[in-house]
Amino acid sequence: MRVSRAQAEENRDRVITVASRLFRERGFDGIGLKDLMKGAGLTQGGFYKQFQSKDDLAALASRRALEEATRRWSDAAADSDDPLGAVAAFYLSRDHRGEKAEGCPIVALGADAARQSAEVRKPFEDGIRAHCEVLDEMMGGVAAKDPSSKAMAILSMMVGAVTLSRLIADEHLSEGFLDAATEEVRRIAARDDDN
Amino acid sequence: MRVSRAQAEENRDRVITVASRLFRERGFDGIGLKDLMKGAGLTQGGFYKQFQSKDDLAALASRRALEEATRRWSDAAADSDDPLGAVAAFYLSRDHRGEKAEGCPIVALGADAARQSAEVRKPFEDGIRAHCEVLDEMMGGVAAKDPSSKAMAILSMMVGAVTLSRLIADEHLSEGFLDAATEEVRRIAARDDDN
DNA sequence: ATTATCTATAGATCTATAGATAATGC
DNA sequence: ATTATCTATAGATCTATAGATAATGC
Repeated sequence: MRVSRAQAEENRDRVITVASRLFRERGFDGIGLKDLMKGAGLTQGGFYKQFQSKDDLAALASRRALEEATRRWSDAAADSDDPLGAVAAFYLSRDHRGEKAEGCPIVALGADAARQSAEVRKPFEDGIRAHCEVLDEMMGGVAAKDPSSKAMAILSMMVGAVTLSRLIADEHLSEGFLDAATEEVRRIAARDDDN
Repeated sequence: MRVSRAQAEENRDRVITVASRLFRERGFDGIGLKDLMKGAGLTQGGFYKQFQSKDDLAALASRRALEEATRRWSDAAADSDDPLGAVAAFYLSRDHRGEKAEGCPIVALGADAARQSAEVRKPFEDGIRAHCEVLDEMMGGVAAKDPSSKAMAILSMMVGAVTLSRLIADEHLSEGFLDAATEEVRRIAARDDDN
């Protein structure tokens, strides 16, 4: 029954990764420890040897999801002549709208996370800052302590548009929100002013 | 124990109102039938004589919350020379950020609602359309079947900004999102073009 | 007689803990 | 000897139902 330390570490890591997907899919309250552990091929009993509490796992899984999401933005930007266009294209796509489990955790868990402990909210705050930094680098700003007003507006619109598009069954309207945001994001970024 | 029909109807109505507040505050999965009924001064046992299921109540409470939210927008717009400015001012305020239970249900329950049944999502879809209609009337558009691209972008940004501001503990950054959205909403509405 | 609400409960699930088991690591 | 994971369980909670109670409405 016992496994090697390396294997144990790998198991713990897999639980966090699985949790980051399952929480996004079903919400923090929508999945129990039994199913989270089962998703990683383990049983419920071992949980508390690896994690302090469900809240502890929620914080670790949130951090992982947000770091991965930030990396996706950086990667999309790095491979393109039009970095912001590339990020907007995948973020505001029908694929991303349909992909809760591996999509943006801010959209999948935003309302939920606002009700969680400070330990769970912190990774979201850090992730939001990191997303803004990627946006500001794209827009060629100088490194600043706080995100630019443009970056905050763009992130707000993108998060809002995907949130709304996921609530709407009418395909035409749902896509309308994604398209409207794509267009406005482009305009905001292109605008030549000082904020 | 039995009450008059008028009283029974009033009780049912109060359960829906209380639920619309408590679901926004704690999420659909964050509060049970016992506490929902207790919030209306009743006990759990009577629940199924008034509602088909918890999902049924969630749909009714969502509809009520979204209708009330739409009415708040209309009212704010009606009393002002600058209707959009008035709506943005209260929606993107610190008060609204702090007021989950009586604030916008799209922000409070957006991520949760996307996981619920079609019966619960429908009131959200209808409410989103209604919010856009209010925006389009403000911006002096002609009545159209679908919302304008501008209205969809503005609603997306407003919903996104409050969602993000609620996740952020740093007061300066949190307010930055509200202020950035206020400014961009004004710009989008003022822009003189054909969409 | 009907019925709105109550108390009580079934059966499932949830988080967390206790102690057994069997493999690792010294 | 230590320990990662297992089975088993405690105690709380969840949704939903059954049947009792007491007031309304005919």
